[in-house]
Amino acid sequence: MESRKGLIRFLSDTEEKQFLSNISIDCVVLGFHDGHLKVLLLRFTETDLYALPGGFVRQEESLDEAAYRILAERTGLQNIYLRQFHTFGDPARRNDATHRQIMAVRGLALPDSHWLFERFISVGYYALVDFSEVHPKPDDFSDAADWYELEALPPLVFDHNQIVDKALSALRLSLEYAPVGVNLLPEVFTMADLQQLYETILGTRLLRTNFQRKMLSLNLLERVDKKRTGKAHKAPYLYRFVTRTFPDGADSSSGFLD
Amino acid sequence: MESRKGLIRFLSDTEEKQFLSNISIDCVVLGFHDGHLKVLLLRFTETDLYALPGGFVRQEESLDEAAYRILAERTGLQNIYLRQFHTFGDPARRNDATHRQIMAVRGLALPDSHWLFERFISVGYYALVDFSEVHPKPDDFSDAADWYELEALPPLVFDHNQIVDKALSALRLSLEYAPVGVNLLPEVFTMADLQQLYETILGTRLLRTNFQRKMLSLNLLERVDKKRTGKAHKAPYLYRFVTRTFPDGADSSSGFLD
DNA sequence: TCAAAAGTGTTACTAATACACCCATGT
DNA sequence: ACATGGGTGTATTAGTAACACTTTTGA
Repeated sequence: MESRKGLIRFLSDTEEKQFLSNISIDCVVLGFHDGHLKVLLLRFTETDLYALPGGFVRQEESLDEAAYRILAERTGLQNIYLRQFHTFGDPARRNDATHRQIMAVRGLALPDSHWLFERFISVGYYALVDFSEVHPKPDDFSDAADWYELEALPPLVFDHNQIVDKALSALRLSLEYAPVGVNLLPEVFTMADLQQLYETILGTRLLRTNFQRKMLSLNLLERVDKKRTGKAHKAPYLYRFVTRTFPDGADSSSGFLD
Repeated sequence: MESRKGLIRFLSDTEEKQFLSNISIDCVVLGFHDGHLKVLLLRFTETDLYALPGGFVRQEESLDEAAYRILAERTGLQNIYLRQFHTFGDPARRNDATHRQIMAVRGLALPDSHWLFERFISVGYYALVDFSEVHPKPDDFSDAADWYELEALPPLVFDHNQIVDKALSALRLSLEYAPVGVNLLPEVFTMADLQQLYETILGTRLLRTNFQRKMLSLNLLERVDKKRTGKAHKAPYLYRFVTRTFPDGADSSSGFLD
């Protein structure tokens, strides 16, 4: 979308309806860095309003396709593990003042009847990304796309803080039966990295020695090589997931349980 | 809704919009009887079209409220354990021919532009009910509301068979950390009843003796009294769940994990 | 008193936990 | 050589699985 012109076209409701009414998608993009889970937030241009990257569903695309497109359009991220986790439908979850503020900054005064002020149901997706590989870029609505620590998020617009909470719950649950590390860690990593990730997601401490055995017993990891860290101790092995699962385009119908 | 007149009002789109656009709700109502999981299906009047009880979301109600209202309106069921499990958004999930057939029977020829022929996202809820206590009644769209065995469902309209499959998956998962028996069994039941329920949901056989110990060790069950069955064997104890959990109105924000 | 189903006990095995010990490396 | 963190071994405990045994009931 090329800046202001694109913005206006996006918002027009005189031309043929391009989006489904009353439905939005919000993505909780999670990364892992420095022992912390991070969430990707957009800041709306010239405001102090932070939001999850979200958007609307085109007439011809599925929810999953929409989620991928929205994430790409709004952050530049592509080929990412995305999973639908919950749909948020509180009638009071949005407030118009926020939208007006966002638009006012761009010099756009929308009429009260504009579709943007209707009620929206939002389908929540969470995304897991390799923090080190990803370089989000803000779109025309935003002047910043940055990572924030999950434990210390700023207040977000609408019910986005709740959406993040729910996403984390879903992630914790999935940790029990899916190798989420594949998506949150670089191609190769140390056992300590993996353990730190698990501890962060679960919010508990784990015993180093037993964690190692447990992980290796799952036959998901393959030992690669020794790392020379230049640190004054034994260099750890590097590992890689053997099942390069969830490459992309994971249809939600092949969800958790199938 | 009182028969044809209500039907016409329901379908009118000239008066102020009563429902959110492009959004529907479908409920997979599960009961347990005779060692089988049953699904409640509606048959549309004078057709052989079977469907899950579903409907649309009013402007002012939340998704959860809508699900409860829809279930009550379409089947008479109230005060039921309902849980959102997935949102279905394939653009091809509906087909208009089905809708036209349903309407044609009632002598209603809707214009192509009617909102019923737009694309719909459907939020799936599953409900767990005590089969013995529940007496579903069909509404004005349907001439039958009956139970069908989960393993032998007739072909359903749209993607409703897939919705049922996904509901079952979600139920299986929840069995691991929630006492779903509370909702699917009568107030009191025998250990054999409970075991049969678990075996049916999980699709596996369990060892009677170990199942009993496991269940009792969870401290969820309270022994009530002996049943005099008149059978030629020891009468089983009756049990009751001590935590009468999930009475009703369970907000989805207090979902699985909170 | 016998068959059928409910309930308890016992043992073997497997997995989770906790911690002791050994290994490699750069200062 | 030793401090530091990585990796393995092992004892203890808890949990599962399998099956033998006892109890209650009506025919």
